[in-house]
Amino acid sequence: MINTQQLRQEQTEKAQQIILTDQFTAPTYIAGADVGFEDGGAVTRAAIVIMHYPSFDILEYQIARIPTTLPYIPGLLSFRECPALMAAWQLIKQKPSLIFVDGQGIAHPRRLGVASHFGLLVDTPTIGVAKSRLCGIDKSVNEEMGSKEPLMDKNEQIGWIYRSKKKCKPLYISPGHKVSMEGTLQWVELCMKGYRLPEPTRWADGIASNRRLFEQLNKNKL
DNA sequence: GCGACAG
DNA sequence: ATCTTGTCGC
Repeated sequence: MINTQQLRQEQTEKAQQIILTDQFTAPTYIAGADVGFEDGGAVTRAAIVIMHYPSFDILEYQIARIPTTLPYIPGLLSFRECPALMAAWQLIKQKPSLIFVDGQGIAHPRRLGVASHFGLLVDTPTIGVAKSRLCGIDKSVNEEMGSKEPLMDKNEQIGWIYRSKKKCKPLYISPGHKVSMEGTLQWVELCMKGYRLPEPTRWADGIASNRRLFEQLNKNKL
């Protein structure tokens, strides 16, 4: 039996520890982290990719597989994915100075999305890059690439709605841990290379999805 | 009470 | 998230 009440309470308390200031200098190594599932959801697979900035050369990537412990419950995603992310993190040899996590940062009902939660666990700056909205007012964004609107919730900014590419659904980015609201937008912009997703997230996404396409692309890039 | 709801 | 080929649109 899952005590969701208790988990929500735990998030509320941990959220108090999230730092929203840039506690790092220009990163040399940036990581992308994402999670996928196998066996109909029975196995959770986490992938972390380490890239050099600004060349975006892939230095290392690790994949961890562990049994899935919780079902997907909106708002409690971090409890489902962090165990696998931690497993992948322990396999990584080159620790990054900034991590792009697939999912929300503080743009969360209790201000502790998976990006914030994971950043807190590994004590590393993180940015949440989500492909859809969890909470906050879904304002429409200008069609032009690079356009953005503050993502507001309860009268405060919790992130940005960012048009990373024309004719594509906008991204919902938010500070995870130790990154400011401005730094969040800045780093995402610096990591864009013409695709909807910033490089770290794009590669972590491809590897976590286990696409042979990416496995092939890896050969060319490594 | 009703609708919304990261991956 | 995942099951999955071709296909319509820019």
